[in-house]
Amino acid sequence: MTDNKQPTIYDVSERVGVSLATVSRVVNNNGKVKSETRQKVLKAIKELNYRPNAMAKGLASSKTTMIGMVMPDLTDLYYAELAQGIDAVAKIYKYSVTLAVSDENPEAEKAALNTLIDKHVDGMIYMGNKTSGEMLKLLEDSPFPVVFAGSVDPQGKLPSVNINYVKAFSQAGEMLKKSDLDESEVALVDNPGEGSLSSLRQQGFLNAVSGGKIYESDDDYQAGYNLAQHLYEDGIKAVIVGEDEPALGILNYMQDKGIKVPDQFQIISSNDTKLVKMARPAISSVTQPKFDIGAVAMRLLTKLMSGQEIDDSKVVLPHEFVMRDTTK
Amino acid sequence: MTDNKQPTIYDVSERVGVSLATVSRVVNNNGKVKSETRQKVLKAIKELNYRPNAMAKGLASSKTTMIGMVMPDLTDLYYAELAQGIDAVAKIYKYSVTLAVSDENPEAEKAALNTLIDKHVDGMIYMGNKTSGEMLKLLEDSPFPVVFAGSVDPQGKLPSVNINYVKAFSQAGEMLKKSDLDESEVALVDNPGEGSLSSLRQQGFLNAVSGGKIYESDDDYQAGYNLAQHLYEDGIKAVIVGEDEPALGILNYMQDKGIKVPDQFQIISSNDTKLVKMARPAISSVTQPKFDIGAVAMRLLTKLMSGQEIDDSKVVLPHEFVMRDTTK
DNA sequence: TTGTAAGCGTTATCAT
DNA sequence: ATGATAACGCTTACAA
Repeated sequence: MTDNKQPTIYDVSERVGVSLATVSRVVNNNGKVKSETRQKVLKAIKELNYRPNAMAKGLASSKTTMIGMVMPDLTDLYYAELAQGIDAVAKIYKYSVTLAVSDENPEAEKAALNTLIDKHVDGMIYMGNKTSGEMLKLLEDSPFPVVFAGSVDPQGKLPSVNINYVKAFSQAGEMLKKSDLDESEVALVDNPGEGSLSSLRQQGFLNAVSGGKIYESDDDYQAGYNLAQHLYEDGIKAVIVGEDEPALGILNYMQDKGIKVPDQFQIISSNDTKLVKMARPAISSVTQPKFDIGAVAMRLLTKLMSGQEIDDSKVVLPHEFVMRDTTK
Repeated sequence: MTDNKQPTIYDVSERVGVSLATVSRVVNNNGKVKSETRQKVLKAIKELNYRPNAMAKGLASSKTTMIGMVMPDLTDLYYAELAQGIDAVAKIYKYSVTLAVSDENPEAEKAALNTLIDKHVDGMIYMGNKTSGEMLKLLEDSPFPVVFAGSVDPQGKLPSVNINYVKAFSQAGEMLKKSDLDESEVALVDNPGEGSLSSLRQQGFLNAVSGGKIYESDDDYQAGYNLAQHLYEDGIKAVIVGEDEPALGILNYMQDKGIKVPDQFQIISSNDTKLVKMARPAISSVTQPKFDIGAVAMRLLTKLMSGQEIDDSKVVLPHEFVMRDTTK
């Protein structure tokens, strides 16, 4: 840690003998500057190791080249993979990203939004699927564009990037029905909450398995593990699970109890994170282009931030399935 | 997205009929203000919904209340858990965190540092264990304080928060020796690279198992899986692994090949992330207070940022062990 | 092509 | 206890 004061644009202009405006022009590559003076300025910049002060720039131009990224949980691999896509595209467009962990908690989300407003970020990517009505309203009224990534806006007003959850869960249901199970033996395990993601999943599931049961589970491993006993006792023979951690919990319960997977119990999960690939037996899953969801969302946001009009602001990316060893 | 211009401190002062200075005083709670006028100002602030512009504030005060967090990989649960601790303490002290994903890549790290310098963050937390000498130098010369979290500075100049890796790996070695293995049957699997974290681990391991072998493996699952075959062919019967993903890879290889764990092969991992708890058999591991490492690092940073002198800037937190089902 | 100067929204130093 | 006013470092009309 050293304390030499950074040189300013003024130092550069003085050294070269031109005005501030000229230096600004070459730094930002706009306006006409004679090639010769440009060279001189560039040289001075290098010599002084001048770097524009982002705050001053922001104040003057009201652009910060920062975006906010609200994320429910840093250790949720689904969101982490989305974030990788977001980060990659942000890098390309030179945006830096301010992280706001929300814990899916309405108060924390509001606080995060307020901070981002105060910091004058140019836009934000929102991830989360338990969005309160109040939050939704705040997001709509935000002073900068907001894009939902891997998260659905129940009112459909905000731009978003997702897969077709209804279709995915319907297909998953069909797959399970093939193995000669009674519909009452097939269940959907999903997280509770008002989030409409979960309602889309349910809708898709019931399209295919109208007589299927629906169980609620929190998003964590232990919740799945605990629920598994009830599942088994209720005579369920196959489940589609909305999140990978509870899917793993269910799998491990079955294994710990000596129940054979997939012979006696089948599982399809839906996020296809590292977790399900590393499980033994490896868990079958819907596959989502997670990196791309994040990347496309960020790309969309850059367009919005530059004031471009968007033709279709609800983008739906294709999903697939990988059947591994928890299905017959 | 709405576009009403935010009210400024000027609007507030005008409405109340006081000067800018007075408003600034009540907003920042410093300087003397008559209780009566303070109330009036507060009222106007509420009515106008005034919020200080962080950029202007930053420009004027040269404090941004932002910190940078450089992180090698968003999907590495070890760093994600450190980040949780960092984030939690940052929230308490009202810092917002700018995320910089480094991919353990020297160029990306340099770029990240430069961005953070341009943005004038007040400090930064650095995570990463393949830090180049050049980067180290840049970090030392940075205009703001830097704290290493779960990452060691080979030159020991920068503040850091860690566990005692030498001791931990030495103890792990002792534990494995107890089960009547020849030293040549015990190995350390660690990632390559100049990072000194890995050299501390090796040092600890060799303290306990002087005749032990050392294998190099990348940090990912597949690398561990691939290495496992060699391990087995070489007659290794027990390993200590530097990262959880390769540990899981090794475990799964053994399982896929019908090699009994822990009877024929024992594994101790070292980060104790979700991954190893969810594995079957659950993997024995060193346990690190990951959240606390992040939290303490951030707390240390706040002290540094406020100019406090630090008595001991190399903090070492206690580690333990959880012996689960991959050790006898 | 280049320069001048008025902001941008705060903080902070002096006065009063 | 409060007010003027000069920074902070840059962008951006408007002039020249």
